[in-house]
Formats: sequence, structure tokens, C-alpha cells
Amino acid sequence: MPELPEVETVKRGLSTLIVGKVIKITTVRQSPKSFPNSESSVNEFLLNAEVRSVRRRAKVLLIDLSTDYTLMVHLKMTGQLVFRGEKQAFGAGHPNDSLVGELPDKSTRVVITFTDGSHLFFNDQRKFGWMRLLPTEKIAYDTFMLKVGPEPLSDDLTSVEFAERFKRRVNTSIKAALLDQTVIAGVGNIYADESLWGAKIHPSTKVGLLQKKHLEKLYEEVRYVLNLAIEKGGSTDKNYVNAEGKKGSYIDFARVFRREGLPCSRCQTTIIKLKVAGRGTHICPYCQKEQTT
DNA sequence: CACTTGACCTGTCCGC
DNA sequence: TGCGGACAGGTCAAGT
Repeated sequence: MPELPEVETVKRGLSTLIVGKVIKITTVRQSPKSFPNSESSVNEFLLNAEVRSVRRRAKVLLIDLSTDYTLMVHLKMTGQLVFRGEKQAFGAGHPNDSLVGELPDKSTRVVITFTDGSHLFFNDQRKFGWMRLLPTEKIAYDTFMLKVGPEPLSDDLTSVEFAERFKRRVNTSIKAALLDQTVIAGVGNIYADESLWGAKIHPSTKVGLLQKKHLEKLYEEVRYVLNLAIEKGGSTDKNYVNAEGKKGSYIDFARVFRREGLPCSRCQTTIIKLKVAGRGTHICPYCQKEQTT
């Protein structure tokens, strides 16, 4: 599920919902995979801790605590972080835009209860996601954090640097390179397809065959698509929900993702689905012709 | 080192 | 209906 826009949406939601709250109880229902820290470290660094801030780096959420520990959370494909206030009747007539009913449910892995009686639920159907506690100062030295590429929406990332970073992957497809988190952070399968359509690049095209103008256009499109997706609250294909349990609406604005059989909005050619870099891939075969020389 | 493939899990959908 | 297989938004380990 969650790519950069979805994690950013959860981050913004949690920032207003849990900052300042104090953790009273944590219930781990599926350890150690979902939450590998020992019970003693959870007791020592999580209980009675106040939430200071919520950050995001790549697709990772960082919840900073007053104990100088940070709760790192990766939602992977089907993870959810859903907040419920004390008086919210669980599951009682939840609105149509909500995907989750009564909590905890079958997929709930961890429940964090705050002193005011509110709860944060970590749900994950496929169990790929995880959360773990780390001293805040050690986050930067985590193996993933050390190798992950720059934030694509950062003002610091110029189109020149963007293009530079792809040069070490000249012999692979542009789609595989976009999905490689060490090149650029945060792009996953949905926004890779959407950006490549915008830049009129076939996903199988070898990076080394792309001209400077192609990579400049891709840089613009990645930023445009990610910003639009954040504005729409992310994409809900199946499982994704924000911190309030509600769906995102980017899918309604998608140009190719999950639109096989429908006409391209630029040229009316029928959108097709193929497999590139081992992933389901959607293109307009007219707008996106593969470059082989 | 660059690159590809399979594994991790559960649920759902599609064809027989 | 039931069953088997393919597939799903991410990452990592192991393979060539």
C-alpha cells in the first residue's frame, strides 16, 4: 500500500491527533514480527512517554517520544495506523468513506492506549509491516536510512541531481530504477506508473537510453503526481486508510493505474497492463513507446 | 557491483 | 459452492 503520499497523509493526521498525548498501555498482539522490541524496552521507553512529534522519511513514519526514543513504523503493503478517540463508539455507524469498523479487529497487531483513553491501532493484514523502538539519535544510522535516496519533494533536490542519481542504474528499466528506494525515496508502483505516463516514457526503457529532457520531464511528473496524491489524501486501492480510518481519493484521478481497458485521457488509445520489473504495470501503448536505441 | 528473482503473509478474485 | 492458482500498494536476501 502506502507510498510517500499515503505515509505523508497519515503523518499529517497523527500530527494533529496524538502529539502531546501520553502513552499509558501498549498491547502487542502479534510479536515479535510486528514489534520485535523486548517487553522491558517497551515498558522503559514507551510507557509514560509523551508524543513529541511525528515525522516521515521515505515511506517510514517516525513518532518521536519524550524518552528520546522514536517509534519507527513501516506499513509495507497493507498496514494501517488508525486513531480512535475515547468517546468514539467503535464501529458504530462509521461513515461511508471509512474502511475500518470496530477496533481492534482481526488484523490488529499493536494497540497503544493514551492516558486520555484514546487509542492508536496498528493493523496489518499481510503482516509485512513492523514498528520498532530506536533511540532518536540512532535513526539516522539505521541501515535503511543510511542508503535511502533523497526526498523527491524536497526543495534541495534539483532536476540535475535527480538525473544524476539515475546514472548508476543505466542498464536497468526506468521503472525498476524509480522503485529503487536508494535512487529516489518514496515512489512505489502506483506513482511510478502515473509519473511515467505523465512523462510519456515506456517503463521498460533502459535508463541509459533516456535523454536529459526525458529525465527532466520525469522529475517534474514525479513531483506533480506525488503532490496531487497528497492533496487527494493518497490512494485507496484496497486497504489504505488515513489516521482517521478514511480512504484517499487519488485513484479517482489516476491516468493509468488500474485503468486497463479504459481510454487514455490524452489520445483515447486503450490502456493496457503488462509486467515490468516483476510488477503489474499500466501504460498507454500510444503515448509510451519503448525506446530501444 | 549491477541486476533479477523469490520469499515474506493473508485475502480476494477468476476460471474450471 | 468449491478449489487451485494468480495476484496485490514494499523490501530484503540470495541468486546469476
